[in-house]
Amino acid sequence: MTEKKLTLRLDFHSGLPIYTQIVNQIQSQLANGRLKPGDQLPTVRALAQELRVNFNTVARAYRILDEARIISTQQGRGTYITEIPPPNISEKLRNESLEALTQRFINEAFRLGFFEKEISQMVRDSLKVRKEAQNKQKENAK
Amino acid sequence: MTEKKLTLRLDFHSGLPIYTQIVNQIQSQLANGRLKPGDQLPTVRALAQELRVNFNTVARAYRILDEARIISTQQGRGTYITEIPPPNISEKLRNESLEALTQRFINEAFRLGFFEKEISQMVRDSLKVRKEAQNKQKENAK
DNA sequence: GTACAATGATACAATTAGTACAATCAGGAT
DNA sequence: ATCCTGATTGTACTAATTGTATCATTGTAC
Repeated sequence: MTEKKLTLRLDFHSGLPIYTQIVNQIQSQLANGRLKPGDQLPTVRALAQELRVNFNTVARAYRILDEARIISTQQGRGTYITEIPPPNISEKLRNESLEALTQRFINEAFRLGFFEKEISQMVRDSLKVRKEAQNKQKENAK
Repeated sequence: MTEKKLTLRLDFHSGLPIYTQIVNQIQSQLANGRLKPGDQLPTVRALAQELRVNFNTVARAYRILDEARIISTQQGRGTYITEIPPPNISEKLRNESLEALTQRFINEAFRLGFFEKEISQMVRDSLKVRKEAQNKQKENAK
């Protein structure tokens, strides 16, 4: 029915545990609207098969999300996105989510052979460019 | 999966430490294409058994290669050749690749509702933590 | 014989997989 | 309706497989 395909892409060499990758990707799909409150997630077994992973690994990811009240897992029924979720996600969780995202980015950059200086410089530049673009938008809006 | 046989030939009388020989041979197999980025190496125990050597000796070799960013060892999962940009890609291309990665990261962070200050602060913190962890590793390695 | 580097032994931690179980629901038989 | 039965769901606990940390032993150079 309301079952989503939920196409996740795992990187088995990234250094991030699989269950963490699943948690992160579901969170971001919720953030960007690909998943909405009330949506049913695939069953632990279905998602596990699709990702070629043991279903307990998926169950672990679901448990973490459940404890964060982002999803609601119900034995014998299935797993659903919580109806009234992230507005009340705590500051701690919010911070952890950014931290995880940043870790992923930095690990990837190092894995690709970049150095600390290059990375921080590029982040500064990119943020600056983005900011300028926004300012320009505002000026035009006048 | 993509596990290679990785036939190494040790010389126990050469005077070169075993772990050094392992390091050298893996490096040269990477250089001549027998090993490619993304390949999974044998587990420390498997390779140790094959070479009739203690697995800590293999682990030591792996640690050296890991610190040199040639391989990536992941507790509970295995050891992989890191995916580095081909050495022949131009500086420009290299830069663009980091830029693209950074853009993705920043876009994602903004989508998740974080602000510029939070993002740059988190990047600084994460880089700092990583640096300190590495320094600690080096000290221990002495 | 002392010092130091190399190797080995042992115990540990993180991640993922295996197995058995419990809750829920759908369908039919009575 | 009520009860069974089987399928499907998530849960709990355990085992297996991985790399890590620490200290002991060995062997060689001085």
